[in-house]
Amino acid sequence: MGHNYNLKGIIMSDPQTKRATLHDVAALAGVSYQTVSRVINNQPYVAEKTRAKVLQAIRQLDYRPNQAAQALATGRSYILQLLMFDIRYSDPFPAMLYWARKMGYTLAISEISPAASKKEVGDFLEDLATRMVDGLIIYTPFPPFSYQEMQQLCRGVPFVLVGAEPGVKAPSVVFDQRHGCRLAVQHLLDLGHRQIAEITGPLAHIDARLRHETLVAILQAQGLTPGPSVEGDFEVPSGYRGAKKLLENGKPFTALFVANDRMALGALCALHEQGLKVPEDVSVIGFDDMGEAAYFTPPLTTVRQDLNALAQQCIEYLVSMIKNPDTPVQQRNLYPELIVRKSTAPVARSRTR
Amino acid sequence: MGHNYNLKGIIMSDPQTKRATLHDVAALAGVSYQTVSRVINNQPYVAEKTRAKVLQAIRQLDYRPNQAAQALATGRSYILQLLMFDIRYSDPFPAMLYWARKMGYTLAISEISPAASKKEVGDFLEDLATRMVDGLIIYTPFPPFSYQEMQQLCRGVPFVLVGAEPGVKAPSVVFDQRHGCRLAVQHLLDLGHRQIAEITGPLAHIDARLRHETLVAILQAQGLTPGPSVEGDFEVPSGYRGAKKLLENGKPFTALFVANDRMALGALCALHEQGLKVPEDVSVIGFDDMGEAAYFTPPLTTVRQDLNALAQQCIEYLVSMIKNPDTPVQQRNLYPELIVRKSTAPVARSRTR
DNA sequence: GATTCAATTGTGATGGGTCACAACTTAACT
DNA sequence: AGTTAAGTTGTGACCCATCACAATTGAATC
Repeated sequence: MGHNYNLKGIIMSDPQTKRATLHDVAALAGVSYQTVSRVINNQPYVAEKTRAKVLQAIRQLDYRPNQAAQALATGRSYILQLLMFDIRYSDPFPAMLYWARKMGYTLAISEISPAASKKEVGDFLEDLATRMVDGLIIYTPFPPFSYQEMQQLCRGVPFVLVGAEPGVKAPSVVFDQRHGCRLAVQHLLDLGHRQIAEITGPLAHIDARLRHETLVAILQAQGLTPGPSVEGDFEVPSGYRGAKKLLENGKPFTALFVANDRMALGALCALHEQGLKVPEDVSVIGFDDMGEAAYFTPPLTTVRQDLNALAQQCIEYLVSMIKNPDTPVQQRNLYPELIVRKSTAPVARSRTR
Repeated sequence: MGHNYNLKGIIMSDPQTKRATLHDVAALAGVSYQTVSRVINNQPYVAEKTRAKVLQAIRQLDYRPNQAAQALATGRSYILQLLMFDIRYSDPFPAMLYWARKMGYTLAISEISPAASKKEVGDFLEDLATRMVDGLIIYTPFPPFSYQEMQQLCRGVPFVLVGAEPGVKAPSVVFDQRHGCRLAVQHLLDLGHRQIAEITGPLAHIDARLRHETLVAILQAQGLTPGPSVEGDFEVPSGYRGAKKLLENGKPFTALFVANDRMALGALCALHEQGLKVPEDVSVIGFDDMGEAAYFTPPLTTVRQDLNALAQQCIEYLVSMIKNPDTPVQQRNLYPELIVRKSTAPVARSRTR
């Protein structure tokens, strides 16, 4: 026959056989390639009879449009890029993936060192542009650049910031840290705690800083002196070390506010080691509500951030920007929620450490 | 001037300005586009002087090759796809990402339901082929297909299986589950435990099944009767429920073998709730050595699987298959390692539960 | 029956590169 | 000086789609 497209539908396993193209389909269906293009893109102005013929040919040849070619021709790739400045905070991966796929996009993920220079980040974003990435989700709790600069570096590729400064004039989705923090502190105050120690996250991290500042502000507004405080890095071991340091320090506290659940785990471990009981001797409260938190010893009282909602908001916002460049720039807020478990209890009157 | 490429190096912020192309660079450097192509691909046969001129022009125009166009022309995309049949086992993400990038590839991640029909998976893989994905990492502990079928579905796109059946004749990287399991059981036996209960993973999961079978086999070889056993699903709550069930069951045991750390956390929680002390009353051993395990209450004795090594092996193997199709098909084994912490102790002679 | 308009289909150019091959230099060798 | 080979550069076709526009068809309107 000269052509071999008719074999493909049958000899599927032959790795030599090249994929069918638009032209192969057109030839088989006896129409022009443009008509085939219309069919696969669901465009109007194709007669029902023709459409059927083409679909039949497509099925017969097991044809699938080449997405690289489509990307080249249209400038759209249907790829979203998730850019993280620190892979350790990888919690939202699965949810992002889910929502990206749901909206018809593939998610590519990459990390860049938080210490990267402005130029390095610029180069990186440049590379993305050449991949024809449709949109970016930038998870940047350590804001290296202003919105202006970001805008410039992204070269017109729509992006959404996650965990950005509250009030920033950029497309972003954030959890209201102050709100979450207020819930936590109020909970401790309600239980009668007046001496509240703290293990903060890395203070260069926006969320960590906000949590810390809010805690201090609330306590001061109540006329209380903030308890001893140490800085952690959001990882488990730093929570362990932090708690130990606080205990050695000697300053008394009846409650411990830990800036995330991971560190809270480390803190619980240190507390147990020192023979202290939670919550009898010390109340501990975390932040995030990671899946494991409900099974800590004791189950952790914490502030939940709904990562699924975060991912959904991000992807939906991003996709709407992709589809309509006039989508208004805004910051979308999500509100954390207090989850009371067993690691907090009323302050013991008999003894205050 | 008629052309506008010379503006780009200067007015970087103009989003209207289109990217420079090969031809723009060629025009500016006064050479043919082919020569520019040679330069960006580091091919030989370009005079030093010419190369310098071209590089200068590239810099001036801030030119970057369009990767979609490259993919179309070469059939290579420099994208690797990580395909998971269950996103919950998302632990190796970060390491995979790291190694993919290190080898010059972007990593795209997608999930497909473990319940997906053969046809659905086929369609999915078909789509990947149209994306010109260079290689696949298929994380498929529930093997839906034979190697033959996989091969066929992937249509010549190289792939590496993770967590496949041991001994399978397919490119794969696996942890030697039997070895890891032996370490764990031997450890318990050495401590004097003879009544070993078990919380398994989902038995449809290859690794879970292997761990279970190995445990049973070793105990029987020792002339011991395997203790009570319940099936979990690798998630924390199922460990909690599992441990409760074992306790209610009434059959005595001095040690508890849990098929992964997450479930072990749940089990610890249940044990504490019942007033049992670990390791005094019951020894608990996990599997995986997730980052948090060292800070459980008590710190968990477990079998470490080095996810970083896994990712490295996968990506390196995959890339070598991409670069050389004659790379021999093999199964690469990684060996888990026993990490002794505080959740296991010699069996208490005074009382056996 | 001539005109108009919408529906349908096809053509040529374009997106931004790569590949195979041809052509031209230049230096080295007989 | 004539031949050879290597180094260097350029040309045309191709990868596989889309887009803008032109051409054709058919039915409806006047």
